[in-house]
Amino acid sequence: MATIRDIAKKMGLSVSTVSRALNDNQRISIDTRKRVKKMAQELGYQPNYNARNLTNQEANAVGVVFPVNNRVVDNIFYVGLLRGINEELISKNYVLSVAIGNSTEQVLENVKSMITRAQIKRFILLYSHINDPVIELLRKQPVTFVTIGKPAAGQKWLYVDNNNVRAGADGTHFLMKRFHVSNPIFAESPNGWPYELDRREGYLREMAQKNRKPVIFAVPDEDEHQLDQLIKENPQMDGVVATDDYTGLKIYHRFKVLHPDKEIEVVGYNKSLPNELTDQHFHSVDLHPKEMGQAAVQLLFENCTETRLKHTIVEHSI
Amino acid sequence: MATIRDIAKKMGLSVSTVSRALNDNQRISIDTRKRVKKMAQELGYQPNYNARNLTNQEANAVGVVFPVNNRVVDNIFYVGLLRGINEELISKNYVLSVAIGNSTEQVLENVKSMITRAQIKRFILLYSHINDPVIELLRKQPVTFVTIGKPAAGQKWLYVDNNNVRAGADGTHFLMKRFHVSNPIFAESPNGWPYELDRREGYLREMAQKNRKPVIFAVPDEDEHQLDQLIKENPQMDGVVATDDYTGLKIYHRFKVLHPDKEIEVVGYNKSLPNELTDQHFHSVDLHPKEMGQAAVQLLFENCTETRLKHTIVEHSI
DNA sequence: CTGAAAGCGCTTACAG
DNA sequence: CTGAAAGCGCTTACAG
Repeated sequence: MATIRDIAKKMGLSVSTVSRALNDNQRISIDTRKRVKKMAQELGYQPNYNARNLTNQEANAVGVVFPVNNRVVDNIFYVGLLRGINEELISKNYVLSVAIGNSTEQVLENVKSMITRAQIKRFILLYSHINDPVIELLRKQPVTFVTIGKPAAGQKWLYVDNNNVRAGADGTHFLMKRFHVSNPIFAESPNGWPYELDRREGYLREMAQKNRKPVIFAVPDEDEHQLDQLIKENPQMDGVVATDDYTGLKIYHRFKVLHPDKEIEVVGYNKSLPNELTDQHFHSVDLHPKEMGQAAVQLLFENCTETRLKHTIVEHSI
Repeated sequence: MATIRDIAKKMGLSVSTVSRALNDNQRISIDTRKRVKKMAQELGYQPNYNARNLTNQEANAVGVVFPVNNRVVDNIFYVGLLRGINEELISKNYVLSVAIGNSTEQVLENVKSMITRAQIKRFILLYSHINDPVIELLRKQPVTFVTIGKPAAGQKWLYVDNNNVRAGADGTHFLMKRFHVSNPIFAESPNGWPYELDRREGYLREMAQKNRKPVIFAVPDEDEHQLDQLIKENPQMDGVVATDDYTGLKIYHRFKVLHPDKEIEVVGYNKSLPNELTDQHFHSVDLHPKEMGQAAVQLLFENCTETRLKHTIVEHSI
């Protein structure tokens, strides 16, 4: 592999000049810069990241942290985020390092090692939980981090999120406007995730504005019977806004079994189902994970002042 | 951060001795090794990976390459693999670097940069396609790589895979033995993926052995009508072996709509569906992605002779 | 069993 | 506008 020393020798320049030229240092004449770069190209020069990182006392890597426990459904979202993150990192000549484990301790050790041994100074967390030990750690260290999902009330750090209230309202509006649904119900998990609360709020607002009576289904994980009961108790329902695609699909199927000849329109979130499992009555709000990943990287590299912590809201679409 | 120089000073030893002691070099007395390690602990010494990598001319990182295009269903599998890979890497003090992109060129550039700039010498590919440019590249470079999935006939390299023929047979056997299914059909996608062919072969063998007439469904992506037709033409079917969970679930639902009061047992592969979408008649063969990831790392670090390329078969379970 | 020294390939303060 | 030199924190061949 050619090094800057090789370029220097070949051109009768010093190593320092070559280094500066390649880094576009103003102090080197434009002409020299051009010539050096051309020669670098010719020799197939590739910078040695390890050497650079050693001198810089900082790795050209972003640590991407996965949550310890996640629902199967979320994995699709994570891979979308990875795509966006890496696309943005490539153009910055940065590398994507993953921290993933089966216990909090494991992930915590992983992240610590990234900070102290690998000298990584920038992190993206694919989640945003309250009282998360990784977040606690990162706040104390001289590093920058961005979470996917907003912090709990009272907490403050860089994050990327969707506008879930609006996503809830838009999903509801979509069913009413496009498919003339009159009585959409709102279905959520029993877990009360922050994004669910927001989407529910959006649904409630939209229903209030249209003078319709809202109905909330808390869909149990296992108990099919209870779900059937809910469906039977609400003969008026002709649409479903579900906090995620899985919940939506589940209701859709039970509804079809109970009312084989009634039509119903469903909208879920995340585009997490393959075509094989859906049809033209099933819709999904795209939260654009790739764009969220890209936004996270951009946020991570903006040198924001500590006083005004920023965030980015990524648009959704149906 | 404490360095080996700090340890050396503090103990009145040379830097070389400390370095050797920490690396458990035989030439250093056991006593000195112990004392050095203790001091390292006390000072909170953490090795600087960048320095080490620079001297070693090799990064302590494994490049994990995602396929460019993948089905939504596969993402779940990938995250499982990542979990296994990283678990194994942590114990080796190695780091997981991801290459993921939206075009072959992008991924190829990413991998090239990992080799030449980051000096990564070990790779795991989460796929095994024929004529893949990344694989072509890696074969020419002085690096080691392992693929998830066996290479096409005639090709040879390190890989981890399941025994899909047996997985096909086992799935079939499972339905017949445990649920007294008499006429399971086999459902596959129109794509003819290698693992599908293997699972089908396993199904066929099992059916032949039990003297039953096999039936193959090629399930179209979109055309629900055609699927209904297939179900109607086979009134004898009381079980489904599906090459993946999605295909299985799709048939399950259509069957339920067409025959609301008939029972049917389904087995798919990959455990890619959340509990919310399945019930006690739906089963799935676990291919143990985490174990596959671990096996891949182990293979990657075995210094196998070039003449006898190895592979690992990970057991499945139902 | 231990040490002095060179070197890995960069960046950058200092000097001119 | 350019260069000589120091230094980042390790490992290892060479010497004793």
